[in-house]
Amino acid sequence: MKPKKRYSIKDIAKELNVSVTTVSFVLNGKGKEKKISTEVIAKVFDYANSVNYRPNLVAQSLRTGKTKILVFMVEDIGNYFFSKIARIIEDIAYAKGYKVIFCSNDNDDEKSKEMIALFSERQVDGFIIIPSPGIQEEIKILSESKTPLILFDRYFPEIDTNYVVVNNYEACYTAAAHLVENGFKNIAFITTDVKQIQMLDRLAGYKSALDEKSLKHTVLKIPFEQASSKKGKNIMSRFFQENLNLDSVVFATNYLAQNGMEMLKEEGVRTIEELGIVSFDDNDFFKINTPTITAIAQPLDEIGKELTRAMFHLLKKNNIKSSKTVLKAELVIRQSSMPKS
Amino acid sequence: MKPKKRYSIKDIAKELNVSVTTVSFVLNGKGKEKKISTEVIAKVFDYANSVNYRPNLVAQSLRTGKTKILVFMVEDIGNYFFSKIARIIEDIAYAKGYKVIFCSNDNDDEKSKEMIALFSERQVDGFIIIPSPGIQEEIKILSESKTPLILFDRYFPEIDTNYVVVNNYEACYTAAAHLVENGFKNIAFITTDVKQIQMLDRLAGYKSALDEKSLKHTVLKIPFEQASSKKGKNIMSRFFQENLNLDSVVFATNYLAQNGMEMLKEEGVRTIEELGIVSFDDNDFFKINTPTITAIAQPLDEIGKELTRAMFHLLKKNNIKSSKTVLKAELVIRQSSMPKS
DNA sequence: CTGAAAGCGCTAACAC
DNA sequence: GTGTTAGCGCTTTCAG
Repeated sequence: MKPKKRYSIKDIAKELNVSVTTVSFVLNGKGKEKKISTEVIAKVFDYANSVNYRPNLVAQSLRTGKTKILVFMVEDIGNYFFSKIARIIEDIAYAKGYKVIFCSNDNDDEKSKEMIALFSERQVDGFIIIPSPGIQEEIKILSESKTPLILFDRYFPEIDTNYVVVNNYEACYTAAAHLVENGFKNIAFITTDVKQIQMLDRLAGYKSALDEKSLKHTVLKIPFEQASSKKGKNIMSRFFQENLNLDSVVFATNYLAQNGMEMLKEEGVRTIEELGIVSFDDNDFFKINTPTITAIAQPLDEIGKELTRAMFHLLKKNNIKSSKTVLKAELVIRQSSMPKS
Repeated sequence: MKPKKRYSIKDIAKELNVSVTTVSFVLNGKGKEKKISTEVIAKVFDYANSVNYRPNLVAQSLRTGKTKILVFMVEDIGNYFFSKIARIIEDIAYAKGYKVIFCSNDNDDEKSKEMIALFSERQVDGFIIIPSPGIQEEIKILSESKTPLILFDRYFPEIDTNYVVVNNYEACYTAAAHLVENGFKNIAFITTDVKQIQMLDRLAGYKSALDEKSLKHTVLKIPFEQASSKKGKNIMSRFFQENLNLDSVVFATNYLAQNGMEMLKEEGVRTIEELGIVSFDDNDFFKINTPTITAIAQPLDEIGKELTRAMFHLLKKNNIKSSKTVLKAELVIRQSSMPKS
């Protein structure tokens, strides 16, 4: 069985002295349905196997207009949260015969637009997208073009699209309220300058919890591009120096938490141990760290399942609009948010 | 500019009263070369833009036989190491006009085979694969079929393929020697039961370092499927109970380190603080943890660059065989491997 | 300088 | 029951 040339449906037809139609029907399991004789069916299958026939899926896609490819566009596939979700989606999609192309847009509009265009050209069957701030127009066009589309992690309130998000407001409200309850009085909120709804909701949740007890807001907004960089650390370091009264902090994203804790560890203006800390997004190492780190855990499995459920629903029906899901993130309480002695 | 029907090259030709050939030439930038008049060129471009023409890449692929898609098959895209590499590869590939499909094989032969078959049908242009233990046959066939192929993280010594790996032997030798130097005498090596070369090399490196000082080997091999699970933790817990003399440990993979440290944290037979610890693969949180964790850091950027460099080399030339790269992993020394008081 | 036409591999309506 | 054939949208050779 040498892997010589690739056999096409035509080769098989010629070799077996039947028509390509017959071969196509048989290979697509429509032999019975089309009342093709049992011998022919067997003959075709046997020969196809013997030459190790593999259909050309590109040709099939061109003909059917379906590629069985889904796009999953995130901020950064190297990020803990996104890569975990990616894995969950991959497994479900593959089980249903779909492949997934992942891509990272860095929350950048140009990259997002370019990728949406590219993948449209490539005739992908559906999009799961974490939208960057300024791509309302492209999202609108995509969704009008009847391509299955689900936004994720954030959405555009002014556009009627499918989406799956978590309740960011409630999550951050709960986190801040938890710190308040544990006796913290000067609670910082470190976030980015991004004006997207998920960030605004998180900030609003924090503010609302503090307002209830008339506590003062102390908010630091770091430029998005610097949030994971040395520069971001410097900004945070200065912030803690200028606000020495702070006794605790809620980080609005996982990369801010990581960068912030790195800074605390390195610089020592303040220490991780003496501050009340809550991170957005859980991490495997939060339960290993000393102290263990309290985190707002997004429900990874649920998110993955809901995204794929909604996607396959759209893929089946042509019932493109309507599904809006808000899942609940859970506060996982660990040592870092306990009252400090 | 309504995003109505999608325009094809034919639509444009008809509308403009020129032939599809002309349109195709112009759109592919061969207008000048084919000496098409400037007016026609301008006319075609203008109209194409005005109707927002997008080529159908599937048709293009069918015709050219090239899909501009690369497959990157790893153990688990949700794993820190693989997702970081994925991001690096993605960026480089996209810059060169290639898309990347990531997939996870869980080091399972059946999944690997199925995916290789599927992606071959899909006519992808190249494969970067972390091979599971038993797919020599498929790898051989792929590489004979002249499809650009690069193995990664591990390889089959008996097959002549391109690969990019790190020097696992040396890395683990250095790690164990470092513990020896710091006065540790009873050094455990926790690994999996996988018999692939990367794991055997790591084990050999550990043994060799201990042999030099005539220290006793204490090796725990955990079944691969349980390495990240509760069961794996139980096995490790028992291991530490039965070997109370152990003063340090080298974990042979990142998930073993994670699971092991979780166990140490939860159970308290022994603590992370009192043991000398070295993990395979670095993690952002290792420098935040208390104590900070010593790790064998694989050179992510270099790996990504080398993988793509080799891949694009193959894609250009048809010079399929030859490149074998062994990169050096670096021991990042932190607190966890310091002499204990 | 531009156009006609073949054909990539497959599906499926229609014919016999 | 099985075969003929027209495309899917594009590239590219060859003709004029």
